[in-house]
Amino acid sequence: MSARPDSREYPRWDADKVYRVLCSKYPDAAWKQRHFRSPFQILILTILSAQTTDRQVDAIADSLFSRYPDSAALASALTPELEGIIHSTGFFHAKARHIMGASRVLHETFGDKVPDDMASLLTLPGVGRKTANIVLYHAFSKNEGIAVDTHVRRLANRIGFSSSQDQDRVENDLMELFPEGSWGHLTDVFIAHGRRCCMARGPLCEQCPISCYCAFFKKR
DNA sequence: ATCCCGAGGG
DNA sequence: CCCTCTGGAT
Repeated sequence: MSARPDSREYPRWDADKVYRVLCSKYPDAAWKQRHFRSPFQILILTILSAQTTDRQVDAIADSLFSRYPDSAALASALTPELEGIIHSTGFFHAKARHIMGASRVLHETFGDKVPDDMASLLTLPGVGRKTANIVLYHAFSKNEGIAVDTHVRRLANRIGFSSSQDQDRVENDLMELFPEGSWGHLTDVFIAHGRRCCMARGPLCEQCPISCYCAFFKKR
């Protein structure tokens, strides 16, 4: 079955303790967008956030949603105009296709309502497991999985929770290690740590509260 | 130069 | 597993 070593014989790290330590370090880790965005807006902004900073996406959010307030409007958008609005977030050709396609499916198949289950979300163009997990948790408070972005993957790789580069495998490795009800919040906490401490370059290992468990730290 | 709260395709 | 797609921030 699992190639994961038995934690009683190989106590390399204590997953539960790592999670608790990070929770106390980042009590405000929740992604702010969920506090005032609708499911539709969370979906679109999450698609747009691929390989971009959230600041760059926030910067164009108001002009995007005042021009296209719902999925019906976005489904019939003119590509050049839409691309002009989202241009600064990068990958704008693909992103315009994705959010228009997703809006069209929402309009024609889901009655202009964002579905709240994984299988339906994955039928939307531009929505993979990462985006679906973000929407499920932040728009519907559902813990169906862990959203694996570059921060979560890097953190999981470094500490030794997963050795895979594949998002789905990293997610499965993490889901085996952490209790089901924690997955949504765990995503936010891991991302917070990846951004503020366990950065790609120049990680702040000296002030990292879980470096004692970290395979990457021991090797440097 | 290198990375960013990725998806789709090979 | 790999690659490509893009602009902006650092």
